[in-house]
Amino acid sequence: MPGTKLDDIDRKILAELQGDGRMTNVELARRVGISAPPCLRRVRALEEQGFILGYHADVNPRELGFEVQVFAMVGLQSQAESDLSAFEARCRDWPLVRECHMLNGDIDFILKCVAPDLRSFQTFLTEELTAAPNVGSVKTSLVIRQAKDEPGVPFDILEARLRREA
Amino acid sequence: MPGTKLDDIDRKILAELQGDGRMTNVELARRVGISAPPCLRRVRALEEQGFILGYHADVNPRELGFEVQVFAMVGLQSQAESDLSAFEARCRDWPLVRECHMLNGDIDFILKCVAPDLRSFQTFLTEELTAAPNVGSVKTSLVIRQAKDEPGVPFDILEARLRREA
DNA sequence: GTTGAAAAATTCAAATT
DNA sequence: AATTTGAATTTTTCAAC
Repeated sequence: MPGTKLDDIDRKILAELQGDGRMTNVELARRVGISAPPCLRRVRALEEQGFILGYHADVNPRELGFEVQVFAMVGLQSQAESDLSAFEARCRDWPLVRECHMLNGDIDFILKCVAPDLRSFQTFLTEELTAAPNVGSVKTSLVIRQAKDEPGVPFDILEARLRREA
Repeated sequence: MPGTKLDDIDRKILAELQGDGRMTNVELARRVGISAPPCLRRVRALEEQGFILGYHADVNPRELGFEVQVFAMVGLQSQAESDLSAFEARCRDWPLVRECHMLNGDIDFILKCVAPDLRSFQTFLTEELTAAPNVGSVKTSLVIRQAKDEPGVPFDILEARLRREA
């Protein structure tokens, strides 16, 4: 089940749906060059096999009143697995934390956060994040502007690699 | 046009589509409690007004052969606007760089990168990123694991704020 | 925002290669 | 084994209300 290999059409489907996740199945079928029924079956299979994890509308945080985006670099006091897991569970419970990645190197975690304004982020920072058990150091950096925000993976790189192998 | 305010139904639509961007309009209408035609009109309006920026399938990088995710913290030598823009333009051209955020504080940029393996990332790091004009310092951290990866914004926070204001 | 109707898309079962 | 065809169901989308 996990080792199921994808063919050219499957990869094209993934690339198209990564680019426009709300495209109709007939339009998708047209673009990948097959008829609608097998195209739909492939999409369902890609979902079931875990190649497609979900579909999401990309909303505009600023327009919705989330003016502030922050990256927080967090160091823990204990890196025992149970303590790492406990911190991750806390992150999942904090709505302002949208992403939590465990890293190697100096910092243990990087958190991508959003907040309505600086004041509410500061409240979260001092009363929740810094105050949480086992949290050693927290360094935060405000996002000034976003130069690039592409979803997922670069399919052109994937295709180039496959051509090289062939 | 930009100051158009959203009502409860609009926010519910955004929350639902953030959660499942491929939901049919009929199902969406049912969930937000109106009939399909006005629901579709609202979705189109939300798209045109920039509240919805796009729809994307969330693909599984590992399954697709992108085993490595890296955060790169980049410092530039010159922070003149033309130099910042030039670096951002380079990031947009690098397929492995999926996100590029300009930050305040010690680091100038944080880059989220994906790569098929460590070797190809190292090649990118040494031959492209570090070698690029005006790049002063680059610190990279591998993602060990992802504890949370939620798209967009926390709509429950938004609703709580609106209730407080009312 | 609702209702009603036409056009289009989804989805399944069989036939085809 | 996978794709196409054809057909029934559902959804989309546009009117007019």
